Amino acid sequence: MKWTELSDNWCPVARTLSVVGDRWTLLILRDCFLGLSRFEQFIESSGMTRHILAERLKRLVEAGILERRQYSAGPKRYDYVLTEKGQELAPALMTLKDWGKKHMPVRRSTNA
Amino acid sequence: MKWTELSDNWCPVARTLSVVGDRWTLLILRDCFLGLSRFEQFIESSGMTRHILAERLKRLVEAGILERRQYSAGPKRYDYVLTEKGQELAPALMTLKDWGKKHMPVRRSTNA
DNA sequence: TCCATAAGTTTCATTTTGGAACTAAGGCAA
DNA sequence: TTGCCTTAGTTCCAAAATGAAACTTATGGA
Repeated sequence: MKWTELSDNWCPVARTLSVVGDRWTLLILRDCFLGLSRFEQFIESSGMTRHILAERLKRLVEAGILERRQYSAGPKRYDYVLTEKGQELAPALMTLKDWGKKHMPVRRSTNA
Repeated sequence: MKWTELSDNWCPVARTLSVVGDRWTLLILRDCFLGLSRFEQFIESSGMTRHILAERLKRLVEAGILERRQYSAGPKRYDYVLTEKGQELAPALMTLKDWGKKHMPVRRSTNA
């Protein structure tokens, strides 16, 4: 079975994961909750490649979790902000944060 | 940057995702919370391939989230149960479930 | 003897990721 | 008006992960 077929699964957890359950996606949302909104900011903060970031942002917009917003009219530029639907993923990020703090101690400092 | 390098990230969300943030892993844990524990059960319930399941189970055991337990001495057989550490992922699964119920309506019935 | 169970492994084609360079559309300064 | 800067992407290609299906190992039972 392919991962993408999960969007029609009977289980709400599976359906959720079909949108945010692949590599990097939840990390982008973490950045959004930290106040970041621009392409270059996501790149710097998360360490993912531009390639993947562009693809993930497209999917998150299609899923109605982020909104693509023009923030500059001169050289047309766009950033990404959480929709209401996206905001409501906050509790999920919080639980993952709490678990990480408790069960995943830092082994070496990377300062980034 | 590679996904696996996230285990040393400053952010606890990122560190958590380095263990449970790839395809299928959280779905295995969902099954555990539903009371499943055997290889064939996970296969049937989740729809993932044996290949991937075997690899994920190995990683979850190494991470201390599941415990591999011999349940039959005749033909030696093993199953997998949540450790205390694994149990504590319950809140994360719950938040993902709640979000899915609210924001990911089922589009067609698959009965599985 | 032969089939069934159940936890894996192996093989190979397809898809996704990672890394790096490249493009587009202006802005700005000399 | 030339040329470099910024910023959001796209393109290319090699490497790694995934998907599908067959195969293995060890035993129990008809």
